[in-house]
Amino acid sequence: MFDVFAKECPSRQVFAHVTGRWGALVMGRLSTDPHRFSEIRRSIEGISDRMLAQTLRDLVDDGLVVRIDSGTNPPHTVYHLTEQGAVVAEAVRALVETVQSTMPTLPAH
Amino acid sequence: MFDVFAKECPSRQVFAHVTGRWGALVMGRLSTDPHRFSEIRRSIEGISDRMLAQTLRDLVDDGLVVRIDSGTNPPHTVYHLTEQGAVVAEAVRALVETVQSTMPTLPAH
DNA sequence: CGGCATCCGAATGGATACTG
DNA sequence: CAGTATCCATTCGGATGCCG
Repeated sequence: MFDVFAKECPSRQVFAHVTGRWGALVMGRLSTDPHRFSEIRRSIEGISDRMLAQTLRDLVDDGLVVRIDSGTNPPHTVYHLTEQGAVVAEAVRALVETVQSTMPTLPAH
Repeated sequence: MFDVFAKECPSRQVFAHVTGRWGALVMGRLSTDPHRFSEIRRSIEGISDRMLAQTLRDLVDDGLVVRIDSGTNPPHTVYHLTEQGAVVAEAVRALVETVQSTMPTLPAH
């Protein structure tokens, strides 16, 4: 079956996108609600246009996120999770909360 | 409180290590059992000595992993999770399984 | 507003050789 | 065995400018 520890397994790429530097944060953000490009950009401190666009494209290609472009001018594009994306995002959100709640007991940085 | 979406929050660094390209796989591997350096290296296809050493050092510094060096020759070093690391690793393991079980319903790559 | 194209420095990361 | 050191290629990713 699928094994993220295997180099050529397709799940490895999806896992890499989901756990990537920005992927996890984007999934975590979308886990609660659909959001516009600029909303996501503002809510994730430090991400650039370029990286957000690239990250979203990867997730759309993976089938975890849907891009809805109204086609109007000015543009109005909304991103939301697919059914499968919602399941994955829920696991990401759990990880986010676990890390955050574990922080107080970790040695200071 | 701690917020992984905030740029300067310490939790952001820990989250980055845990969700990094190799960090997530290392945590996932250690989630079941303690392992030696070479065992981890073999079990994660594609990782190099250099990246494994660096990844483990980050996780040790974060307080999620403990390094036990027997000091003998030949060396015998075992890595295992701290109490907090076990909690985080469990969330990582859940994410790994979620991604793997979701794969069959995703568009092919 | 939501991108894409280009440039370019910084960081990532593999290969190899070496050590206790 | 468990790393470290060095070198080098690839990728990351910010800045800027442009477009509909």
